[in-house]
Amino acid sequence: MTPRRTTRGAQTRDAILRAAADVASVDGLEGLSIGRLATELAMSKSGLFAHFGSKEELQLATIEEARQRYVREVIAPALGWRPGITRLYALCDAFLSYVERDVFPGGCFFASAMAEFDCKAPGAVRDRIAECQEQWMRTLERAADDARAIGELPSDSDSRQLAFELEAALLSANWYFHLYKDATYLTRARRAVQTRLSNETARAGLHSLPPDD
Amino acid sequence: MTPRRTTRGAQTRDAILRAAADVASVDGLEGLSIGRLATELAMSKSGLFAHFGSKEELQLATIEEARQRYVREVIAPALGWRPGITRLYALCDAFLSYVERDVFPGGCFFASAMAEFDCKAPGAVRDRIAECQEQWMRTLERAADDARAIGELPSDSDSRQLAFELEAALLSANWYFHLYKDATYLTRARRAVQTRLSNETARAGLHSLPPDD
DNA sequence: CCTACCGATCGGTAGG
DNA sequence: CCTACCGATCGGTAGG
Repeated sequence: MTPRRTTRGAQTRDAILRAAADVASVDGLEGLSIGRLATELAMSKSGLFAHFGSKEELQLATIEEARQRYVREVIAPALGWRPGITRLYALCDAFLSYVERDVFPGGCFFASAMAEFDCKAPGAVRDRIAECQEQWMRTLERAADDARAIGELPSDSDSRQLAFELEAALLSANWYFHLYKDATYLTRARRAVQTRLSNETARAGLHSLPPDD
Repeated sequence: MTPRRTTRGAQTRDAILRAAADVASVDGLEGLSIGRLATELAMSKSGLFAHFGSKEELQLATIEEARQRYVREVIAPALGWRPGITRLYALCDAFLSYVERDVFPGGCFFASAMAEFDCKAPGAVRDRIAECQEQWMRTLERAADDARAIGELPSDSDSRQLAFELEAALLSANWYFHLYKDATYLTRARRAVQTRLSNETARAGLHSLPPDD
């Protein structure tokens, strides 16, 4: 018994989800239509539908596909850098590169999904989007914590506040880059990140570290 | 001939547009459905439709209604403050107050619309959204220019960069406040704005912000 | 402003 | 994986 790594069905499923994630980044997870996806993939609507059983399951599977793409294209590369301020900077840079490289045709999948669901009624899809976004924020926050632990940021540095401000610049770059088709906004975000991190590290240089922390 | 200020038809139209702007802030301008709006307003679909002639015209009229609400609730109050750094701060504060007061049930209408249309094909609706957003950014930018002109910001201060960074904090506060139903994010944005403006004024050894209001 | 209707598309099902 | 179909809803129209 030598089971195939990926059955034919699983390959089809993956192809569906790659297309679904691309479509949803532009038209939203609600705008995803099973009929349209089926046409795009040259298969029948019910054949596609059978892989998921409901639109909500398709949406959840699409989020998981997008999450894996995000880990591969943004988080994993940045984790190649040593922990601390270098990695924090690398995470921001990797995000902006991911936007610039058009990893999703509709810009950052999770930015779009957060904007689509932030005011929607609770449900499995909304909850999952909130979790993914929280996970990314925690990744930024942990990088800031590491930087503080090794003295690259002041001991009274607020990692959550810093993560919020960095993520704000990244998200805005995503919207404006696409709305105005102008890469200047990516540069503005890079400058914002650099200035913010420089200010934070400069505080460490000015104040000597307290005797105990 | 003493024409009524508002005919009955115009009143109906206004009621439609108020409801449309509320719905669109949650479900998007594409998610706006004429049938659903008609049901909500207890009128027939075709009766409502006759006011606009096409869905696109309804969308454009809805944007104009939202724009007027935004001017009334955010821009006008802030313009009550004297030009310069005070007004720049007031604009940011007015935006966060507008989000906190739930002026639209789906958070900032233009944030939602920008996120919905940033990667869509060009068209009248997308163009109008881009114009409105640009107008708001210019409002922030002009306030920064004024501040620089009267020596409240350094002469080499980059107003567009400053406006981008302030707007980034405001937009992110809007998303996170609604996604996590947590007013802490409004506080984070206020702190980000204060820190950013303080840093900018401090660069030239200028006085920091006026005493807390 | 209404009723009545159009073709297209939606998510989902039956049966194979 | 398919064809064939369901009821509901979409934007829009005819006619009044």
